[in-house]
Amino acid sequence: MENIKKQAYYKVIEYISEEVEKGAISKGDRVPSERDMIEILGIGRNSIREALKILDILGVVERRQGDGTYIKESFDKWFSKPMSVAIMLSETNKKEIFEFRNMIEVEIASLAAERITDEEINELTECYDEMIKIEDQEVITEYDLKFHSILAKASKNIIIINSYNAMDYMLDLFIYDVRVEAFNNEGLELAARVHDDLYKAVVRRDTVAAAEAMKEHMKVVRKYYH
Amino acid sequence: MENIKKQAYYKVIEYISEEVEKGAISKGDRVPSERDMIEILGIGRNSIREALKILDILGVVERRQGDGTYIKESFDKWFSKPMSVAIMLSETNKKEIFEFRNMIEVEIASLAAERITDEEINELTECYDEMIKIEDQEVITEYDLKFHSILAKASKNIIIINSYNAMDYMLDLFIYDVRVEAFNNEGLELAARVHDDLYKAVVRRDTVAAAEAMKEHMKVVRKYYH
DNA sequence: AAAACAGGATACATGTGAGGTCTCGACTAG
DNA sequence: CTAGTCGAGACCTCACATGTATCCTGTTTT
Repeated sequence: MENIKKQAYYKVIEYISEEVEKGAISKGDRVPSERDMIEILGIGRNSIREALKILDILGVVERRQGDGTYIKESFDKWFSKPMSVAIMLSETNKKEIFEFRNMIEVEIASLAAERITDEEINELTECYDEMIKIEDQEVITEYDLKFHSILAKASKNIIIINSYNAMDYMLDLFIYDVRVEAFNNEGLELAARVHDDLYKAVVRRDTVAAAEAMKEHMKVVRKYYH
Repeated sequence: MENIKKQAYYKVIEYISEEVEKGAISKGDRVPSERDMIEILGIGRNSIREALKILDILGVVERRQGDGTYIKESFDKWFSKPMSVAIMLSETNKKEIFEFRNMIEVEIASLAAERITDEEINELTECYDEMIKIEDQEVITEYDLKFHSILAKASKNIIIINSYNAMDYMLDLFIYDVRVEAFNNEGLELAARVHDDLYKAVVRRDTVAAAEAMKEHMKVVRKYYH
């Protein structure tokens, strides 16, 4: 911990977090350009770029070539890119990802049932009602994703939300087709079958039933993570 | 996902992961110097440095000025630093961390009971036997940590191990004194009380009982995450 | 005389800075 | 609506600073 404070790039991280804390920069705002920061911080552009790259990877800022560097609006995708790098460098397999997903989703179901707001219930209901009517495989996959995403948000635990998003990102990177494959094999009514009990349990705020329903859901999709 | 593959630094990550996969570079080995990689990969040194900096932050490599860049021995602390940055930038509280810990630990108990090797059982037994004899609060905290760490390893799921380590890192950074406080209030026999059933269940490879025992354990320590 | 040690020169690694070209995107003048 | 301009990040090259390991050499020790 001591050593990193001496490094040049750390000045940039310090500078940005201070400005955010002071309120001088808010979410969505643009930070000074790399060339401006040379003047402000008195360090070379390489070091600035290294720091910004790290903040980019961590999901703190977003860099757009030809435009600028912006503070991210949402702080719920911290682990996604680090995790993708991690996955690349290890021998992680689908089974491990499924175990992780199973753990996260069951906890999310329970927490969501406890903490979901009326607004979120409406959102969930709308999503569910649409989903079970859809006949297009592409679209139903999106709604499936959205359904789970709403639940994740409803858990109100930022660490768990981050973990969920990271897991989702992994799926997208390496085995994004699990959902497609599942709908292919079992038909589109699969969506209703696996989400019905879950939806009802969450809406009536029954944490135990929600967790159980999610476990059942995971059992059904388990075979597609082989 | 598309965007990151285009970026120059990605080539370095790809290169290193390939070399590791081929066995050309192993854990503890030195990777080619930055200047050598210029030749090998045909990209500028800045981009190489950005990539290495990221791998450094993620805990994949270790860089030593004047010496070189080495692959880290252990690949199980990917999320620790990213997570610590995340925690600092958000309003994460102890309750959220506890919920996360609870989720991870229960899953670990179950998986560990299923997959623990004879060697790991010996390690766990040694740790447990020592722990319940210790009368020094400092030392017992270490053994407590070690006990949980062995279980985490025994889960054999690299994503979950990483999550566990990240959680542990958070505790160490921000609320490391939960264990100290618990032993202070409840005495050192707390260690035996909360780990006894857990230990026995894991040793006889009873996944359900192990998970239940861990839930009980978490109930006991819950009050120290307030 | 041979072995062991100390110290310095050196080669090479990362750390940092300066400045350039290229490409992309937003903005604006027409 | 469109073309041109401007400023941003992406990337590269070169130069120098700084830290570390290693080897060479001279000296000391056995």
